[in-house]
Amino acid sequence: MKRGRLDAPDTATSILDVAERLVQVRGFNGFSYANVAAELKITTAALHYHFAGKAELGEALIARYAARFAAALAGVESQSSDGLVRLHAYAGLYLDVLRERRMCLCGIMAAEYETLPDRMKDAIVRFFDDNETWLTRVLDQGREDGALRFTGPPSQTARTIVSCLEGAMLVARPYGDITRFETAASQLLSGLSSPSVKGARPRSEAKGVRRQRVPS
Amino acid sequence: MKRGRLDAPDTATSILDVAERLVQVRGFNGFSYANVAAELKITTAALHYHFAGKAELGEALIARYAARFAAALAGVESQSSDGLVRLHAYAGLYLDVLRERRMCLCGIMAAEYETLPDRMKDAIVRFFDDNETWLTRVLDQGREDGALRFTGPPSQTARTIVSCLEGAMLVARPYGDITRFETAASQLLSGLSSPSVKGARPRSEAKGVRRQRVPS
DNA sequence: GTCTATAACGAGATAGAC
DNA sequence: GTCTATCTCGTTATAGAC
Repeated sequence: MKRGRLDAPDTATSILDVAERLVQVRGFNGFSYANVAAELKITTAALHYHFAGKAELGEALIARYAARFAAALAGVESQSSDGLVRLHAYAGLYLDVLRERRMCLCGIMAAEYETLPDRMKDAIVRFFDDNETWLTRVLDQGREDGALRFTGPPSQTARTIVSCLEGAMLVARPYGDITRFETAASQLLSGLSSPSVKGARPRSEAKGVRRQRVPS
Repeated sequence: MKRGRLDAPDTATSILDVAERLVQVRGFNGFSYANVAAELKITTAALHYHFAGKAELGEALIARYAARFAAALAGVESQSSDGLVRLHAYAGLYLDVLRERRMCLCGIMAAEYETLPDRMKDAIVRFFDDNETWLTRVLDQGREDGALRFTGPPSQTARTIVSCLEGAMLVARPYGDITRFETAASQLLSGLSSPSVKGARPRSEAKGVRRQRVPS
């Protein structure tokens, strides 16, 4: 996104890259313009040229993250029509983030929600809404297909999936142990697998889940 | 705790009360000594008398929160020997926190983990460890009793429960909607109920769960 | 676009009087 | 125990030169 020839990233993109990582690791209230500027070896004044204030930078971060996530969801959908495979691929998106020792950008901001500017608040809720909308569709179709089994409205299960995956990331990070996330995700999704509910694989990767990489 | 006659709270306790709420709503990096002092109408210098620095205050907050939680767990265990009832009561502890529009103290600090002093980091991991230890015992016994059904090691399911409940709180708060938490918790626990796995109640409160109140 | 310089503020902390 | 006064530092932000 926004590259000159030879793939040299422009300044605005570099700023977003650095700020994104800082937020995902330290939180929105845990980083400063000075941190970003130091890493890029520019001044904070230059930062203000590209992003008027921290609020604007935050909005841009969420917008880019949400767009990238949406693209990844489309990719997941295009790679398999099997509901369970899609759900595992969805969990894989979270896992890819966790592998870089990061929290979901919107998950960590959800923790700081009360301290955020209004426009960032709105954008975060929209992110979760979009995820749940996508999941709802996948769940609904998966149950129609007979690939998934669950009771109640798909939107409700969608919310549960988002909540559990965000929580699994949140708790896994202090332990520095991604297997914590993996087992929680497997256990969660195994409860949705179709044919056998009782014999559903509680651990192990299950199936041949082609994980989808979030485009950087 | 730590009261004079007539139940007048001493200063240290009042500080902890105010700081606790501020952290649970705004995060550890989202509040300041000035915020606490203003609310108590004392100066920050007085705060420093009781708690040398923000790190020490943070440690005290976690210690008190963890102790209170441990007491609540003992209470849950004493009120029912049924595994499923105990698990619902456990989820009820989280719900009580969420009702006050707060996040779990250690959950919100988990999000800010990388920015915290080492001793706070350790205390947070210990909190999760203690919760998982307790849950592991309840799960193990519940399965022995035939009250619970799940596959794999109880410790793994314990981790999943903690993760999902923390995540359900995290996501429910931006929506200001506790039913989001309730449905996620119900769905999670219904998958552990013993006799019918397929007909397990997906919504509704299920059973007569006497919720356990965390002593203030 | 990026810099220097600086303003304006808030946060965490300490000394010493009362 | 609590205060006033003060200090130092970091953070966000702006003006204006290059």
